[in-house]
Amino acid sequence: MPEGHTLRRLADGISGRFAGQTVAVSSPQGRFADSASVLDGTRLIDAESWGKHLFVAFEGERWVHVHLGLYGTFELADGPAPPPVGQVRMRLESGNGSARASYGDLRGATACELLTDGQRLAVLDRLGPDPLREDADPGRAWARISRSRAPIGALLMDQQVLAGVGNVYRAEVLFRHRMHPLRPGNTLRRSQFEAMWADLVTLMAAGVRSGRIDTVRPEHEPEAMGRAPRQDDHGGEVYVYRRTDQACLVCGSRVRTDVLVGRNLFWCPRCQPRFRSRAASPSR
DNA sequence: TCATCATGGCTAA
DNA sequence: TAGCCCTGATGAC
Repeated sequence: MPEGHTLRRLADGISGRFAGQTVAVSSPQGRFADSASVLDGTRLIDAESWGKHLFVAFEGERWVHVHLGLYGTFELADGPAPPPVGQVRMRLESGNGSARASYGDLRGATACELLTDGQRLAVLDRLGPDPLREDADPGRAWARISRSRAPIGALLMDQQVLAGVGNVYRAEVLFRHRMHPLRPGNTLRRSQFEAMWADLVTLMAAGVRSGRIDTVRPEHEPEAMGRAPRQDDHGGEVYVYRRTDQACLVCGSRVRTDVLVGRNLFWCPRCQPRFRSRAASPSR
């Protein structure tokens, strides 16, 4: 269930279990079999994430590039690997069945492919800055946003503009900054973008630590408001994401939803008022 | 038990 | 814009 924080956790989990070790690589499902046989028995160097992309480095300048897509999973666990269940595209195993063994099973991924250094760089070339990376340059994202008439709600999801933000962080960061999702990128002030970027850095880093997406401020947490905690598949406390028709935690208005470039969008009509440019007619 | 939907994104058309 | 990847949670029967 992947936004950028999920991929960072995976990269850290893979590095922690396998970095520096000789690993068994297989493809019980078969679709990665040829590449797996090339990597099998070689040394895994480490793993890193950039946005929603995961790169696992092996000796010999080989990279496994993984993109989980909408419903891919990469399950990491300690102990000897059990018989594979379901369609396991790629399995990593270390420790050869010993007490210190670990394994990882990849299922349902959009991408699982073996890349050279150059091919990896070509993937990175298409990605904007990732708020979770210390080497990120938010100025690159601002250059795109400030020149675009596309809605900020679409730009935040565009991985070429900003890498790692998905539908949840998109909805939540717009709410926290009281910004309507359809506001054109080129009407934002730089200070507004910089505040949202800084917020994403903080929120996503918290997501890496906790493994879930929590975006509500302390005064809006369930205990503070005397309300039931959220119970669904990702479990985090949020303001608007998938809260259609429920009361806004801040103003009580009904949360609205719509579809923008094929994805569900959520916002509070009162907390995130429609942007009116100075050129707009006062009659509408 | 079955149908639907989802925190993505590529590709063909 | 639709299909696809082919998982897994959820809710309707």
